[in-house]
Amino acid sequence: MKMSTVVDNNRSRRDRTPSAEMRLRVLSAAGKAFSRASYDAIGVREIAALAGTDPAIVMRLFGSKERLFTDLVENAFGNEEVFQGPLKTMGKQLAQYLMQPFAKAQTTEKDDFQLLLRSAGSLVAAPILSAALHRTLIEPLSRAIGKADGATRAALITAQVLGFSTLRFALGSPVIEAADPAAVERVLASAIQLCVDG
Amino acid sequence: MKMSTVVDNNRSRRDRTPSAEMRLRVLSAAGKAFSRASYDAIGVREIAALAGTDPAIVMRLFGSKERLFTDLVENAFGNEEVFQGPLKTMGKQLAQYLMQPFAKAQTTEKDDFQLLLRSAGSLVAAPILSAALHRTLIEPLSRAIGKADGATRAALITAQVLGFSTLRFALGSPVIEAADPAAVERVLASAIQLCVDG
DNA sequence: CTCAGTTATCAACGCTTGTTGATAATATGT
DNA sequence: ACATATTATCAACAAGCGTTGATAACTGAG
Repeated sequence: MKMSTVVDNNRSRRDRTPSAEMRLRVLSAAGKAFSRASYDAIGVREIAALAGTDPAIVMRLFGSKERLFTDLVENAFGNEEVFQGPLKTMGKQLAQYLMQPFAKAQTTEKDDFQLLLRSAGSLVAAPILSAALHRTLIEPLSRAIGKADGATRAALITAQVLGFSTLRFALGSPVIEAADPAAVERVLASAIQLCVDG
Repeated sequence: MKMSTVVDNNRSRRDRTPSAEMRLRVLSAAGKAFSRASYDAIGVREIAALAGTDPAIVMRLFGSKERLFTDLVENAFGNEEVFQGPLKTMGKQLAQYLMQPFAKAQTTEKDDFQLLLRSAGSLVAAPILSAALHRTLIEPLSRAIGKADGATRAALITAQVLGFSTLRFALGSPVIEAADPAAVERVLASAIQLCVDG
């Protein structure tokens, strides 16, 4: 099937991986890149270089930069395990997640929330992100909460996570970094929990 | 001093306003533009056209796009009157501000929070925004709260406003728009108020 | 071995970006 | 009225963008 035969011929010595594996490599590279800068600031060349391939390959695989971004985001926010836990402790769990060590959050391969906040201001990326966010996160969370105003609560919880992530990871707030982590976590947890059942 | 003498000569019939007035025109245009799209997506030509002038004028006046953005943001967040009121009703006041009619919020000349969230994901704009935000909003608010953890609380309040603005105005959340405004305002107000004195 | 069918490479396209220097137009001082 | 300083206009730069087509390299079947 894909027998990686590394033949050292006269000029082309790259590891020519077949399209299926390359697709994953490009998606991974794009996820990493878009988690660190906005849709408008990341170029196709940059993604291709990060995946160790050619810009044209990216175009062949996804058709356009916008469709690559769409494919990347399509199933992004569904599998964040912090939203799957019991509702009673969701505030605490999210607060812990948001106050994880700064360095760890910055070196992650791909962080869905950082991806979201980095491109939320882009006119091209915003509608794509909004659709995916509502379909894979807000609506399921809304059903989990169940109440009549479950959708509103789900949206407000998302807004809290989004706002805090932006302030901490995009704006690099010195106030957050200087503060007592336990104190931040406590206020944050109760503010979020209030949106779940307040 | 500036006697706007509109002379209709053979080719140049523009109203040549002196530099001081033009500076304000460009700053206003930039404020409007950056409130609707990210730093990376707005060009100097676009700002110049909105101000009814030449891109070169913008460069002469501010030196670079980055310095124009810095000058624009420098004293941005200080005069938001929603943060000046009494602490007891701050949650309610901010919730009302955030739930103002969608159309009104979108046609505003310059909205400081929209400007903030639109470019928070940009690598160039983020440090500039962060410095201005902390100096003109978070620190004064922290002093107003006064407690030992006032800075943390001020940051968390800002994060709430930022997150909700992003979800509503940048991502255009259909959930927020479909919800009962009074219900959203109520939960939002109490969640913010909890950060003030929780 | 040869032929077809994939897949990767490379150069280039047209366009936009931030920025600059030369030039034209105006206002000011004598 | 003339010289001078200040201001606006325009064309162009180099660099970067998303995107594409021609071409080379490799794989498998006959």
